[in-house]
Amino acid sequence: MSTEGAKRQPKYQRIADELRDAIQAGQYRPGDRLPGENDLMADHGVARMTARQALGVLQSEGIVESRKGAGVFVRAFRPLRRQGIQRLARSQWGEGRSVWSVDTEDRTLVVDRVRVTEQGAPEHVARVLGVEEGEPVCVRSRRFVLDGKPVLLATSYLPAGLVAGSSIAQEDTGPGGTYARLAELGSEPVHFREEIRSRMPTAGEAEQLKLSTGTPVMLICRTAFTDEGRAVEVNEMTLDSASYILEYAFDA
Amino acid sequence: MSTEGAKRQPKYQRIADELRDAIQAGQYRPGDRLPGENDLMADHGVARMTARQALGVLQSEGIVESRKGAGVFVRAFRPLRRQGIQRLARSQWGEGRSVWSVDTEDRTLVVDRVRVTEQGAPEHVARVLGVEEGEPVCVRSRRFVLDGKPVLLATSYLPAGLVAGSSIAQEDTGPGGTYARLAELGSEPVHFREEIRSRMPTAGEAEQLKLSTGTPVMLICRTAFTDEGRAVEVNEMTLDSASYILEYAFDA
DNA sequence: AAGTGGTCTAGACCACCCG
DNA sequence: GGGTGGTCTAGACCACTTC
Repeated sequence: MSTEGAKRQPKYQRIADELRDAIQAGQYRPGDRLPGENDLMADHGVARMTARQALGVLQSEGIVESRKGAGVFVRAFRPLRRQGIQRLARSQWGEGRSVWSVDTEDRTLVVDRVRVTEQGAPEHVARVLGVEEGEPVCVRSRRFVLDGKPVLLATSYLPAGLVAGSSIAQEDTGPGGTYARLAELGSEPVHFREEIRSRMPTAGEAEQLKLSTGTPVMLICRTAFTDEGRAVEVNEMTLDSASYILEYAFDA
Repeated sequence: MSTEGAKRQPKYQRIADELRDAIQAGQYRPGDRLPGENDLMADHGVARMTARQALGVLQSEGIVESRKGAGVFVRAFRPLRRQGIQRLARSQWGEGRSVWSVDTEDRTLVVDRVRVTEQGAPEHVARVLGVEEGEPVCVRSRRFVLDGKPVLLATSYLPAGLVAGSSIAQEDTGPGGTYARLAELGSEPVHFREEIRSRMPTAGEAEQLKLSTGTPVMLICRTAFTDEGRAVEVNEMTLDSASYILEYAFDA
């Protein structure tokens, strides 16, 4: 056999560690190609599956990305910054600018695949909106794309009775967006709650967001309340975690 | 786009889908054992590695957890709720209760492995605190454990000159914690910014938080400012995403 | 056409957990 | 002790990308 000393760790881990260190040390920069499976087999005298496993480790850590037929490449991290509180200040959406245009920071975030339907409220949405399960709600789904890469899926739910006949039920909600329309309907949202969690994406999410393996999603569920404390919208968002930093600024 | 045959999918994906559906349908409940590698080989007539790959898919999705020598089990999700804004209201830390006790919600969150040192400010911290890189800062590291399971790592940085001689440089900061001491020093934090991102854990993070594969971490970086807008603390937190939901409530 | 990663087989030995 | 997952080998064919 080979030398005994270094057997404390699995081979694939040692190979992965070596590559990770090289990346951290700057020997490979974002976008660079790493040694492929064949290179690792030759360099380390190891079987195919073992080299593969080593690359799999880095891939599932999200620091590396494989492209079929091309190679394995170092990933970059260049996120957007999403201002959780300022974005919802009245001054932002009262002035005809889209809520979302605040996001962009000079890159262009475009909306894509808008779909507006009416359907029965799912259980968890019904509970938050304070309606019966299955009661009709207006469902607005959109996807947002940045420089050709989808970064955000958003689905909002509003009581169907509340928005009937308004442009909220249309694809284009007009200047100021949904919240300006709600205000005109006498249900101005003034209080918000955002709940955030993170997990690995489902297959469907990974496909819609074109996520590479090893990239989690962040989930934001925002509930909008009127001044009477009535919930008028639930907005469920799914964010590519490699594309976003969330920011909340507030006073003690 | 007719889906003829549907055999375009790899075997391991079909097996993974089948198991996932069964879990979603409630055939396997949290804590239950799934069919193992040998079962899948027999049931589907595939090789070891293929059955393994199928289970690997579910594992990296975080919905399943393998225990060496025992089997593969369905994971549960029972998170804590962390109130991002109310937790920092003066009423919370002015009254002698720890900032963190607000988290617990009747389960017990205990602090563990406190370490307080003085060292040179890392670059990104120095930039935020507005000091020179390498200037001495007080570094407070803690780990928080819930029911025996570590859920949160926190490291905060404060200018060494500011906190010298106060109990902030001790392991026990006394009633009201760091922020109450800062207030006594004339640097009461009144404004906060929290930045949130998510990614897969490093090997070290996975070990310290005892994370099972397929679990991302959430990173919160909080900066605390005085009323003059001077940054007095940077707190970097690493959260087990399977243990936390973050909540921010605010007004338009 | 050559090279790459993606899938798959059929064996093997090990460390670990449980009854 | 028997079963489980963890690691590893040595082959194979395929789809895809790049030149």
